[in-house]
Amino acid sequence: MLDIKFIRENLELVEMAAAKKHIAVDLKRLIKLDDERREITQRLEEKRAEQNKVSEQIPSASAEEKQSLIASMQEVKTAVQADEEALRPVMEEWRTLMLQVPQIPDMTVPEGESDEDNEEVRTWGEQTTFDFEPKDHIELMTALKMVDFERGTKVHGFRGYYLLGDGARLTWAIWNYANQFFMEKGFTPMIPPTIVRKENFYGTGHLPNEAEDLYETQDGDSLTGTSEVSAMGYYRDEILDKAQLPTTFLAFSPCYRREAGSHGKDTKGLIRVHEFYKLEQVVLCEASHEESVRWHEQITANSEEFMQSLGIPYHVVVNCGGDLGQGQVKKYDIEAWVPKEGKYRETHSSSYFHDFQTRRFNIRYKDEDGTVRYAHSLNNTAIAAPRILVSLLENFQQADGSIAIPAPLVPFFGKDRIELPTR
RNA sequence: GGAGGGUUGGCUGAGUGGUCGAAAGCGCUUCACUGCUAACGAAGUAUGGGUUUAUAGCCCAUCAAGGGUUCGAAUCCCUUACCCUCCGCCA
Repeated sequence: MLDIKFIRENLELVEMAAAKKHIAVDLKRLIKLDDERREITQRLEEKRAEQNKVSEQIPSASAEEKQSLIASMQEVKTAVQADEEALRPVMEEWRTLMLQVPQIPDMTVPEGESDEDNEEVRTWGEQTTFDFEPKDHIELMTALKMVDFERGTKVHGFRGYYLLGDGARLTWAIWNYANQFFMEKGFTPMIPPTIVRKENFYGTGHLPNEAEDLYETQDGDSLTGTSEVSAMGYYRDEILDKAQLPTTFLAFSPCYRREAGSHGKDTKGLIRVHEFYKLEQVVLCEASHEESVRWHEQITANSEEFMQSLGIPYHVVVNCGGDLGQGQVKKYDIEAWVPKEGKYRETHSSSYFHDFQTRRFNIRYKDEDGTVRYAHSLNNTAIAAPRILVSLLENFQQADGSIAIPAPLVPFFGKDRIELPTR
């Protein structure tokens, strides 16, 4: 959500932002509606002032005066009601349009339509080479009895899976390692709800435009596709002390995504599934662009450091305008090397929003001088599983079909190699 | 799932149709006082919007949220959310 005053004063900038993000929003219409809103509101407030003034006189007026005052106020009331009626449809459309207005992307965001146009900013590690024919994660995991896709689809349906044996154990090891790693960085661990009210999705910016991707309950709530939604909702409608900032959560939750519109993509394996688990870095910081940028680089670096500790080759891309979410100012994706596919696949997504989300959530803080400001918000994946298994297993596979476990995971996993179980 | 009772400012809590944006107390801020601290005393202490050079005034809104009744609603009615008590069910 942008401030309507800002939109009015920077209309060209907002138009450019929408164009860069390839988002269609009728800003002319919004301004026209806002003119109407202001005009009606002003009229309405004058009448209400009149009502309030006379209402103060009525109790002390004589019986005769009282009658005439009440009679005149009946007319004012009718006029007030007429204005209220007129305002209602204006506000409804005004709100709808306001929810469509995108956040202004940063100057450094490249032009482009889709993820095809994202630009590589750096790479880490060598693209893994093998002196044997490597297998993909599906073959590897199936052979090592780490996963069962057939029974997954039998029980869940399309994109269903079971993690089994070392597949489940390795996933737990990754969570536990990630927990330790990020807690050492000062993040507060959080296990948030995943069945949440719709307003939280409006808050993060997932609604109104991503409704198709949400699972709904029969009570009108939705399942979160990322713990960002419930972690951000935590401080909704609150005014924090500045001393509470920055607030950094490491939120762990299952994530539910309908993947509507991507039925043909990644139909096999663990890249794209309807439910998975993710540890997410969520940050609220003070309202300064510099702070936002500093934290953005920091939470990106955190995840890179984590990937480096695992030894997984990756690169970082800066997302182009067309691949940015409505509320995002700038976004980096970390993409891990997947040898069998011969390309990098997204494992992390790191973005900042300025006050786009906190305006919608009404999350503010009190500055030293008493000024109340909207905080800034950011988030980045810490680690998503089982997706991370794809690159992890494919990169560390051995000629004999076993998997070498990266050293930092060994204490959590309990052994340094995955081999075919004897039973 | 059934029955009943609640939701008021940072907190406790008064207020059942009219000078109520809201008593009182606590907390907090400032001032005064005191050798220092405490106590006592004085003043102040919400958020959003409009107007404005203005963090001065003035105006509008907000007593869980939304709608309604009324000239007028914290107060009456309806709906929703949440909290509490009892019964039922339950990991």
